[in-house]
Amino acid sequence: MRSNTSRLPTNSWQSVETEVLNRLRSNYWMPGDLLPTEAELAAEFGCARTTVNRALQAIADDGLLERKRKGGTRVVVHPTRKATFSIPVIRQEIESKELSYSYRFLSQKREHPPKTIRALMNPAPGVRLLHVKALHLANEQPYVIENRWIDTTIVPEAADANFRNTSPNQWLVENIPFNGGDLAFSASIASDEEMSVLEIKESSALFTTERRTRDSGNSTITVVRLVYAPGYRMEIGL
Amino acid sequence: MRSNTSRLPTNSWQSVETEVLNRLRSNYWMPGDLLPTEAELAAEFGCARTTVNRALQAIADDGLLERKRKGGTRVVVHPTRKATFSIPVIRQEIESKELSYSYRFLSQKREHPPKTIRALMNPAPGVRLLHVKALHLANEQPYVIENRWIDTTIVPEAADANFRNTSPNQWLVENIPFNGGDLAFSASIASDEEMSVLEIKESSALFTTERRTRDSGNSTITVVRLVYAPGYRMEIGL
DNA sequence: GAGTGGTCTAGACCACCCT
DNA sequence: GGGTGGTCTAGACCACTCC
Repeated sequence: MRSNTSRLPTNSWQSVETEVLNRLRSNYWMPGDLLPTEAELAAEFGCARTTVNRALQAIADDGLLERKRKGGTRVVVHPTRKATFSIPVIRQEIESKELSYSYRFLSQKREHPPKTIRALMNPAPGVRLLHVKALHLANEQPYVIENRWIDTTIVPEAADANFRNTSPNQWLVENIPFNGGDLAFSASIASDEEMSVLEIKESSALFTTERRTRDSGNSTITVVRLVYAPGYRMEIGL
Repeated sequence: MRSNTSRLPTNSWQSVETEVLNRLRSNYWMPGDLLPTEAELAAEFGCARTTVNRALQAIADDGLLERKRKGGTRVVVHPTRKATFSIPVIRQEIESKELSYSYRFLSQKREHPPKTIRALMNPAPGVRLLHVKALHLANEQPYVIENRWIDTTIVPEAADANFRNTSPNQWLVENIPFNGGDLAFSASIASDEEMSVLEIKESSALFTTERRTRDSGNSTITVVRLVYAPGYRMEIGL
């Protein structure tokens, strides 16, 4: 019995994938080139067409190949790298850094939204939205301010929620089914209120995210602005 | 001949996916629950197990299901939303906003890297790295500063490249095969040099990205810091 | 019109991992 | 040990799109 330290199952979809990737890396197929058909590749690799299909689809999902029904498979010219990262649930993010998590409720009101929020959420005219401010802390140090608007005509349950002990972030994750939305990152100078809440003395650059969450009917459920304490870095693996 | 406006192919991969998603949304299967086996679902939906497999894998890739070889398929408790976005090639990013792109070369030197860069790139001791600074403009307005270090022991071709007319960003995209790395976002106060290059008068908060690119052997090819003009927002669809 | 990828099927074997 | 997902196969039909 011989020990196979690095036996490659010649016909797994992953092996096809890596072989194709190698050929792309080595410019065996140049950007813009047309690859052989799935059938041809299957013959060459000695596997079923389905297997080749799976491999090529994976690579295409990564944005390196472009496939069309009759046009065949083509090497993308400017391979725009795609990064996929998970939107952190704040508590988990803090605890994953081995820091202790705590939460401080700041305020909760029903308000007529300012113009900027109306533009983002497009609520029914005249309605008041739930406006919650809270602070998340790591090791008792201010970590991020959560500034959230919720449309209670769309999520009536939220009207009865009490955010003194549970953060809106947590509550929504647990109570609202997944859905679409969008996300934006930016940098802003700390306002006076932010400086006070985050306990910083000098004017600082703060990393800021704005996230809008929609329900399945494309109505905006909630908009949240997260303003992080100075020095925060959002890190993403590729 | 009848016109089928909305015929659903009862046994398509996608139809299984949406049905499962519906059941998740409606809490038919609760978080933590175990789903029926693929075989059972296949029987229920009247399709092959392969089809169910494909659907469940897609959902699991989205982070809503967890699958284990013997443990079955389970509904994830805290579905961490995954966002995938493409890392912009600067020129394309600007032109996609219907702005005119232009490029201004700032400097190009071989330098001993400072400690911060050494920590990120871990180059061979004592070597000098290629250090390039450049500015990308949109409609003749400063848009982003590119501040890049390249290890020419790993990418010898870069040593001969001339970045007066071609940005390093562009050059690398076209000449270096894709690979891994990491990415970080942060906010920083504009330095004097940045204020001058970006033509801003008052101290501002600047959105900053740092990206490290590795080759297949896990050596760091290049580190780039992009400092965007005030007001920049990086937007991501979910 | 015809070639290519997209997908479904039925069956099979395997790898993993819980009990 | 045995059940579950992971994957491969061979064949088939379909849908899209280029020519």
